Amino acid sequence: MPPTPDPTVDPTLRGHLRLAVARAWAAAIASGALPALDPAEAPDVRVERPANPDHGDAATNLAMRLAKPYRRPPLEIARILADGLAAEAAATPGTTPVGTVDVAPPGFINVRYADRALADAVGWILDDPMVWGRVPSASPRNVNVEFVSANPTGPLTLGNARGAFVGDLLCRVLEAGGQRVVREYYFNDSGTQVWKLGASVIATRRGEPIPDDGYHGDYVAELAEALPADLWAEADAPGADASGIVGRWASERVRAGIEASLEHLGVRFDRWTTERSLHDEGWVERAVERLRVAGQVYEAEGATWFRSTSFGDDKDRVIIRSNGEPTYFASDIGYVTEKFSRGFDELIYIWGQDHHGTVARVRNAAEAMGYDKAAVRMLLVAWVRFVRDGQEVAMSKRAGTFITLDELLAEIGVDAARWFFASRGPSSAIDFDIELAKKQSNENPVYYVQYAHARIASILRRAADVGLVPVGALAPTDLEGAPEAALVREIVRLPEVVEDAAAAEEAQGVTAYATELASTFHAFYRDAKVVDPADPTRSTARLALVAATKTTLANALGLLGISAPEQM
RNA sequence: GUCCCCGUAGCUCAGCGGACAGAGCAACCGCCUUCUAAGCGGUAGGUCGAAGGUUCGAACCCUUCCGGGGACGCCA
Repeated sequence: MPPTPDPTVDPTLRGHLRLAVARAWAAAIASGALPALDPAEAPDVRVERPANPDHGDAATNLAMRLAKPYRRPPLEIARILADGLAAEAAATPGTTPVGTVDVAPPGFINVRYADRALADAVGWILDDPMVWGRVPSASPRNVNVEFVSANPTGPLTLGNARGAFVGDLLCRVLEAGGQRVVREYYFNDSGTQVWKLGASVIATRRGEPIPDDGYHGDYVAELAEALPADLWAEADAPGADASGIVGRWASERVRAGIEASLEHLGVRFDRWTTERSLHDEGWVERAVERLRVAGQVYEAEGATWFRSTSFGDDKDRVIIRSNGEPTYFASDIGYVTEKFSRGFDELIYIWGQDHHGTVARVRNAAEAMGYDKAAVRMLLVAWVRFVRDGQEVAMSKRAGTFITLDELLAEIGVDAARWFFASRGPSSAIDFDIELAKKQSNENPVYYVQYAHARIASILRRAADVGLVPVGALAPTDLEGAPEAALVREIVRLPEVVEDAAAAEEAQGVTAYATELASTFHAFYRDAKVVDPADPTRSTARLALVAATKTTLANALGLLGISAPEQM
């Protein structure tokens, strides 16, 4: 007898159905209805949601995939498997989500979930709302996600900001999918650019023109203004590295500002790592040594090279320049060893599209150092083009022409901004018109979803006023009405959506789902009166369903870092 | 020249091997003595850049081409 489905093992009905299908298949083999199959030829069992609800709640294409190895018509195989599913559902109804089963050409097996299974799922939500939408992983990994990593030479721009949205979303989705995640920010606080920032601040302070290759934004003037007297005295002394001293001070101040901006967005990093520390702590040296031991390093033309060509690169790469200065690539490989030394199973980098050229070489170096290349992955984020009135606006931190993250958040708010980026794929190029975004922020679908949540909160308040309380558990018969049937099928999907999002490492599915759930709820609201003192039995059952919907909406929004207001 | 990403409804974008291609906005028509109209219902709108191929089945996979963006440093 199959075990009763356990939501702490797998909260998805889809997963339970997959097991049921596998059992039906095994049973068919055991009974001789179907022959055993060489495991190499055996397809995996897949369950998906039909686009057309008339086809049921879930479908499997297993019969079609078995047609070839079995050399039998898919419909025939489907019939056998469907009979098995139906037989189990009749014999032990509590162990399978299957309600009714149909077979449809060319060989789909369509399943409609049992009300009992749906009611149980609502029970899980009511019992433990906090974990609803979190999916345990069969193999939890320690994942390091490095993102943003903008050097602290100016405020975060919208260009950098996309990485912040994408990276944080990825982390949230991975966490919901059962992975352990560390958010990491990498930056350089002692390089040429920081020196130039210092020079720009000094020039402003002295009332001199800023060098052409310096930084020109308004924030430079603010820094010059805020420069502490004692630091300025130190820097202004004869023989002092004025730009270095002021630059380090300015960059730390800028970095703190970036941290505050990210905090405002709801992104908090677990760790900030400087490029300098990788050198100071010997990680770069050790990485180079590792490569040397592996025989992948050589000296030529006064420089030290990584034999990148042995890994398919079109040319070897310099690690230490002929002037003795390590390249940026040197820091990259040092960082890889440093990260792995902290016990991560996987390193994910969120990089701008423009870094794609460096992807292969860092991964190659990781492989050369003896790490699993597959555990080092870069997710490239497409550029955001900024347009105003249809014309592209060039953004330059040095020229001081940019829109900052703070400005965006001030204009359209965190929720609308998060939704905007969450609903778009990281690799899709975005044309962003700030004026349009401002105008459209009122029509942002996020409010549609939040409104559904607020509406439910209002219903629950109203119910409490008249003394109606949601029931603690639903009976299958509570779901027989058409509005209930539609709504429950939608709310029960959250863990599946999360599972898919975690697998795809993208959050768009969650925004699409939240919209659909909100839409289904709004229809429910139209068709089903919830608070009705004249019919307390039906009322309290509907209240439970609606409360479960509220939890589901809140958790979906929470996964996106978006608030779920009690009223609007 | 090599490599990467993108090309789906008027606009912004989902869908990325399944059963009639979706949403939001924009357009048009209707719905508030009723739990929040930031809502609901309906109409209209697409040869999924093009052509071949693989598959029982392709917007989705492969090839080529066209169009847009980006990368190819002893830059960071």
